[in-house]
Amino acid sequence: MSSNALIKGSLQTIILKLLEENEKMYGYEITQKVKELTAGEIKITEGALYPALHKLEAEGLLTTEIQQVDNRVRKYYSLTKDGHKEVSSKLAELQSFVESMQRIINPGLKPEFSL
Amino acid sequence: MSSNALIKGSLQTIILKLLEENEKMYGYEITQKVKELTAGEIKITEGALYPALHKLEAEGLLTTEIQQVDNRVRKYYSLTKDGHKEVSSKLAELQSFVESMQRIINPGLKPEFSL
DNA sequence: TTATATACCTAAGAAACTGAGGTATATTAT
DNA sequence: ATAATATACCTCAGTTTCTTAGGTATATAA
Repeated sequence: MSSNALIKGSLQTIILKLLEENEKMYGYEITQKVKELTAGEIKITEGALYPALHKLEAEGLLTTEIQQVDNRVRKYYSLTKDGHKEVSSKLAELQSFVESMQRIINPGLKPEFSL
Repeated sequence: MSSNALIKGSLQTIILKLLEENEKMYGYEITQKVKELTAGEIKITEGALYPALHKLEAEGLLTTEIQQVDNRVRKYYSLTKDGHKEVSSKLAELQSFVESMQRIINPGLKPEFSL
């Protein structure tokens, strides 16, 4: 899976946001959810996703829980307390970034119409 | 200068868009313009900017023109014909990406309110 | 039985940064 | 005078984050 060159750096934010809404998710589920939400526009590669999940876990933002489903192993991820805090912070950062990009890309835009 | 981890991949788009509006600009001017437009939110590092400009020039999207101003050298960049075409393409890509991010981050948002 | 879907993972290489450094002139502050 | 800041270009080592391609394994559909 692959798609947009702009995702760089926002994958963590995507993961955290989805986990804030869904309580717990496993890796494969995240790739499918993103594909579904974006109508196939953003496709997260597994080579990007799994290292990102492992990193977030190592940073103490996520915890894991393994489940057996039909003889297949699923590794569920969920937010820790620190993880919950980080979501707001990352979302604010993204919001701020998008607004800044708006000012560059669409200089005539009125503030009340900005994101 | 430094700031946001999300700029990755959008620096080229920023450069191309600014040059579409300003006919010709030099490197330092671009860093100042971005800082001004984003109220200091996005600060482009020179270590990122100059290699990006050189790459865009190597790809034939920009041309350069050197000027002397008060014994100081300025290297002005402007869009080539290919560069002009690439702006629309990059902007469309960015727009599409931002919309996709909206659907992930703000799942309840109505389509008519999306970016 | 072969391909696709589900489900995890790693690892080499590429790409785009950061951060720190270098060179040089002009201006402003001490 | 001199030091610091602003202007103006640049490079390069190292880091992060991705892509691409592989590997393992089970379940299901063709």
